[in-house]
Amino acid sequence: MNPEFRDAVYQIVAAIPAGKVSSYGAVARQAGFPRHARFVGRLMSQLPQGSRLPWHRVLRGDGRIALAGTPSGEIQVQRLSDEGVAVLGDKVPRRYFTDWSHPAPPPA
DNA sequence: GTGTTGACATGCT
DNA sequence: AAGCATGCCAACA
Repeated sequence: MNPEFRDAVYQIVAAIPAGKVSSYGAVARQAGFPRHARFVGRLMSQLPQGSRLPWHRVLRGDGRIALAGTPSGEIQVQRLSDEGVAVLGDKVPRRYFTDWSHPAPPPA
């Protein structure tokens, strides 16, 4: 896998704040590889168990948990819940997505 | 070199 | 809103 791509993805995923989520496609876009959503997933699948990367904050574009129903998916749901993210069934509401087009959100 | 395989996305019905 | 079809592109066999 292209190391440039890999490192960029790690950076971006690491930058997702707790309590928020992003999508594979969005991460790929931010990394500069717009058509590589699947490879973001591949990288996540290759992450070592002890990795501190918040891979659980990365969902499908429609807000569904990628590996819903599998052990990893359950862990992901649990960790998201711990961070205050509402997981309804196997989906997360769009309002939890990090808005990258809104870099400087004005304070309320 | 060819065909299959995905932690995905988008458009159409 | 939910399902189905197509596109994507590096890794593998």
